[in-house]
Amino acid sequence: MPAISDVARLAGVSKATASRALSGRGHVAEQTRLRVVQAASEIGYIASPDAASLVTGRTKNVGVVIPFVNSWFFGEMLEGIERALLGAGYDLTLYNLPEGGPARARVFDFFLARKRVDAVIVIAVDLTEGEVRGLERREKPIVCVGGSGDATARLSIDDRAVGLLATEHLLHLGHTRIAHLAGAGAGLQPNSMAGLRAAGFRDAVAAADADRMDPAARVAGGAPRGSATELGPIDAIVIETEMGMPGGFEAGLQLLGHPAHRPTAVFAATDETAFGVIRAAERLGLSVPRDLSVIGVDDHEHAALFDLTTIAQAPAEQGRLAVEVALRMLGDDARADPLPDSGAPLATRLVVRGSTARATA
Amino acid sequence: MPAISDVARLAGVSKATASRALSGRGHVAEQTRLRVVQAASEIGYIASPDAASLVTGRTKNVGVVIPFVNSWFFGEMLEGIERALLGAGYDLTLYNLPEGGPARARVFDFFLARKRVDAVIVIAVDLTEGEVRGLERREKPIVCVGGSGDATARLSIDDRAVGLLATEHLLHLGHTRIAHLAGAGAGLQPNSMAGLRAAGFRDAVAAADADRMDPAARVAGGAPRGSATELGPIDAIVIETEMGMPGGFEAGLQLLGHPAHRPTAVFAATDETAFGVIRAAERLGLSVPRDLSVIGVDDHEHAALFDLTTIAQAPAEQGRLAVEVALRMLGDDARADPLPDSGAPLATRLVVRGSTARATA
DNA sequence: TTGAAAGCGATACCAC
DNA sequence: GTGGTATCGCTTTCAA
Repeated sequence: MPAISDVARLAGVSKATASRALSGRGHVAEQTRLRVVQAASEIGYIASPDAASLVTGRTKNVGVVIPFVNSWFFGEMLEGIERALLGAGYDLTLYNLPEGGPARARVFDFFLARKRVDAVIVIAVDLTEGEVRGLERREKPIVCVGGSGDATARLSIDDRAVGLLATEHLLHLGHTRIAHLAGAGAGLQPNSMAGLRAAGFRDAVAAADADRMDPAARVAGGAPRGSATELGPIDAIVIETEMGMPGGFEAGLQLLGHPAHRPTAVFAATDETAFGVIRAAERLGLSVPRDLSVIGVDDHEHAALFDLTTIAQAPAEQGRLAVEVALRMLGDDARADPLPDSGAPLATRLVVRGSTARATA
Repeated sequence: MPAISDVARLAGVSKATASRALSGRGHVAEQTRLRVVQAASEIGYIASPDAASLVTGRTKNVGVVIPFVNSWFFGEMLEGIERALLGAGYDLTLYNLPEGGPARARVFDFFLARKRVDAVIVIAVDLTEGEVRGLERREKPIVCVGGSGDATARLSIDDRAVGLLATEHLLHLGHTRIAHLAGAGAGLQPNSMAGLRAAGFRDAVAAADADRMDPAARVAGGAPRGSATELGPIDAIVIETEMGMPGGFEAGLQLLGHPAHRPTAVFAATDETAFGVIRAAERLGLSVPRDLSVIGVDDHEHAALFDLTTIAQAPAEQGRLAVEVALRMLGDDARADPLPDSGAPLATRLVVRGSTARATA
């Protein structure tokens, strides 16, 4: 395996010059540069990243911590990250974090603590204070995407706004008996994705209730409301379930099983949940959107197939953005792009398809 | 950031001894070993993998080349690989290969050619001869999972047998009008996954045809058959489509749209394709399995939800196995396990659920 | 069993 | 511009 000294010898220059010529750092006469490059390709020289890292302290490698890979959303985001990293000449080292067991500690205390990655991108994982400190002590920039907790840089959509928007869409269509299929844990963790989307749902319902009241009373003190799942004039209910298709299916069967209390519209916390609901509705002989309107979140690759109205987010693009921020924190960014509005939530947009329709009188 | 010299000084030994004590290589008095370990943890010492790699030539890092991440199957396999690698103290560097453009060459000629990975696991990618040679020249073991082409080690299910088994299941249930939703390219690439499963389908149909003939004629020359899509007594048809849910849906609508030629059973090349078919059937008012039996391949996480009969394979387990083989090729395997039957196909099994039933007379 | 010293393969500082 | 040289942090002979 050829080393830089071989290149240097062949080109008739010193190692130092060869290094400069190949790395582009420092000035080298164009003529010698050509000779060196020529010599390098002649013997198939490729610099050893280890040796370079050792002296520069940079590895050109970014660690990515992610809870799952086997779902469309995370997979898509991972692809976005990978593409961006590869394009910038960086490697991506994957840490697929299992459920917080001893393996998690090992990842943070050993794998990420070593000098093998320049920065860490953390997807949908709530870092403990200790984990953050550990990385900061080693001066590794952290970019979080989704999740909560206070870390350095965080990219996130506004989940509360998403819940609000989705619910408003249903309300605007005239639905007054609506349900929200929230993610498991929405109640216990108000700041989780599930909790925030559910909060947005409740906000929208409360606002609608207020609109239905005497404007005077509205000014006086907002909408009176009952329990968290009974919000006055609008018949709203929140059901927690796993946010996958099976979760949506089961919750859907349960929710739609009794004709008496059946809602006319459902806001599912994710598209996959929505797919499950749609299947449940079909199974029960209900027609979407005639008997039931359904809206989800994500704009999953199969959303079009289910003709699902949804709040779109672009995971791959979010991944790309995370890389951009990370590289910028490393001061490695050659591009002159302005900073993305730091702290501003990531873009989402309502995509109206055929699964939502006006409430029938 | 503490270096090994700091540990050595604190423990009152030389760098050499400290290294031996911490790495476990070479003999060190138990007492001094304890002192060193103690000193190391005291100052939070973690060895620099770069420095170690530089001298040992080993990186404790494996590269994984994979075409997609955003699908359940590949994601699951990636998780299996990651878990196994992490457990063995290895890092996983991900190369999400895009569609064979210039990026592909860059991955093989630059990223993988450097001394950054000890071995490469290649998922469902057909390596060119040049790519294989390039890695071999650098003495990097290659383990392929799925895909075709001749590489060093290859783990793969027997796709032809899978096609055979799935089709036989339908035939045994008495179906005589059956269709195969093959993956795109099945016809053009007979050795691809799609091509092999389709071949298995044809084999099963041919065998069934033979059984329906006079035994004498059968000995004489096998089943006479028409075109590739018209296989005699058994009414069999092969349709190529994208192997996802949308592909299955579209093909399903087309296939099941005309009541006259409607098959009573479908063998879908993958579970996702099968999901699409099931939805198409439901959309057309057909009941599964009463009007249509459907069988898929994979045992996708949603297969149970669709009550889908399928040929199960275990991608995560396959990933784990790939790692085992790779580490063994690196001579790094501490376990005394016997070699897995080298070259033997990976396990698959028929999982019968409710989507397949006897053909109605 | 332990220590001294020679690299591994690059970069970067400092003269020239 | 270019060439020596120290250096990054570790492992590994070779002696003691």
